[in-house]
Amino acid sequence: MNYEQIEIVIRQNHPRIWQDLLSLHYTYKNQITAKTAENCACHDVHEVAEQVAGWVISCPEDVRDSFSLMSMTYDEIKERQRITQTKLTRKANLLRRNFRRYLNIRPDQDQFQQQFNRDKLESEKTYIVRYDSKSDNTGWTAHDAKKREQRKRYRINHDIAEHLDDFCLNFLNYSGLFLSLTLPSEYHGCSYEEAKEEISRRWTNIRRRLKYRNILHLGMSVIELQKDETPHYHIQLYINPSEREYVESVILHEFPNEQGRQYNAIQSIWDAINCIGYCLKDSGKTDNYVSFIGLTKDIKSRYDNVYHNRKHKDLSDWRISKSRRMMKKNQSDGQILLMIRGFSDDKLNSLSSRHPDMTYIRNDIQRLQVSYIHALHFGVFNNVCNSNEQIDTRCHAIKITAVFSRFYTFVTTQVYVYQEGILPVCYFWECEKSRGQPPPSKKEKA
DNA sequence: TACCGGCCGGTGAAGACCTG
DNA sequence: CAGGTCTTCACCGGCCGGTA
Repeated sequence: MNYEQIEIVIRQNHPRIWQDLLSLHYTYKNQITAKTAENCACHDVHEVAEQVAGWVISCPEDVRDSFSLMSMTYDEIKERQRITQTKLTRKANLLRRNFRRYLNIRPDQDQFQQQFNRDKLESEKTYIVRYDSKSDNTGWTAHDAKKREQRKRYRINHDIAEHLDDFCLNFLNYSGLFLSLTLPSEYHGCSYEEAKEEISRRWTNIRRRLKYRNILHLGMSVIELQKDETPHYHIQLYINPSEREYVESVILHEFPNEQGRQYNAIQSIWDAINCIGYCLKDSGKTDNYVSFIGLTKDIKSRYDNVYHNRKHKDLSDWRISKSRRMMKKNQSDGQILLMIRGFSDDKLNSLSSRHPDMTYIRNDIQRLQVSYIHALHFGVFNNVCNSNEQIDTRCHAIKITAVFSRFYTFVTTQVYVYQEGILPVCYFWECEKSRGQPPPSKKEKA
């Protein structure tokens, strides 16, 4: 059944609604009709018309008022934007999303939206920012630029997530949880904003309660849309194993609907790389938000700036160049996060400064790692293993080798990359890179 | 008093659009 | 092969009031 069949009835019985519906695109009108006929399982024209009218009345005001905006094609909307100097694309997309949610149709069934997206893509692909030198029709397009930006963002997220994983497992000895949090089914028919607000409120409450108890938790959270465009969370959370029970109880308290499928909702992380990849697979789409838990708010730009050797607020040039060299090795290394002061918890950040706060440091291995950071950063081993001896000495002093012989062989090769003057006596090491000015290049003159 | 949680303002991130 | 501007969104921390 399609709209034309019932239009006459609606026009006669509900002229007001008929007028409202005038501006709605015909594919939508047909979809409303088809959906309604299917739901009430009848083929009587009058009956269906009444149902459709009822549905329109039950629609929230803002959706009903925006039928015309929803129904504009991409070209029309561009024209409108040009005239009114406002940005409407996103607004229209959001309206259509809510409309789909009320009507309970999937985005891939929404032909109008699909066409809109295709038009937009086409427009981006044909806008050439810079032409090829050889040909007139090809070049660097707006679409290429957008893709590139997305790849860059993906890379940053992925790198930070790997470093964070390394830090939590190997430095803090925390264990990883993988959470998938969904809303109960009654939220699948409300507006997108409502669902979003609800799920984010619950998650905020969880974090606040953990914070209130001073439970350090780090990780990455990703908001994704389900098939029916209800948001849900994928979260990698790293916590102290001894607090796991409490954390789980808090989570289940906020998301009681996950009680039944508890073993799906909360899993241990075995393969972090896979897990990160899974979380980030859709990160290019709109309304996918990736954020890091327990890291500074500006961690993304911080990381990017350091990676490209640019200044960033409180980071000294020294720190930046050191961290950058660590990043260039392309392996997950949680100490990078310490070096760029990337944690929102100052106690962790202070580990890379001269007077570290040892709150989270429990064993000698961790103290050793802090020493190692100091060796990289200041060229000094602080003897944090045995504070009675109070030896802060430059690395190249020979007595260090004696005092720290327990682990010295372990770090020597690493230290040498940045530090001169280590005596090779008795210890195995090799020179990976020599410091020095590169020879002047000749081609500069030409 | 211990513990929550709603509200709000500031701020960084992301989206949208434009331009040779 | 970018880069600028403007707008909107999400999030965090702090304030504060409610409740056992």
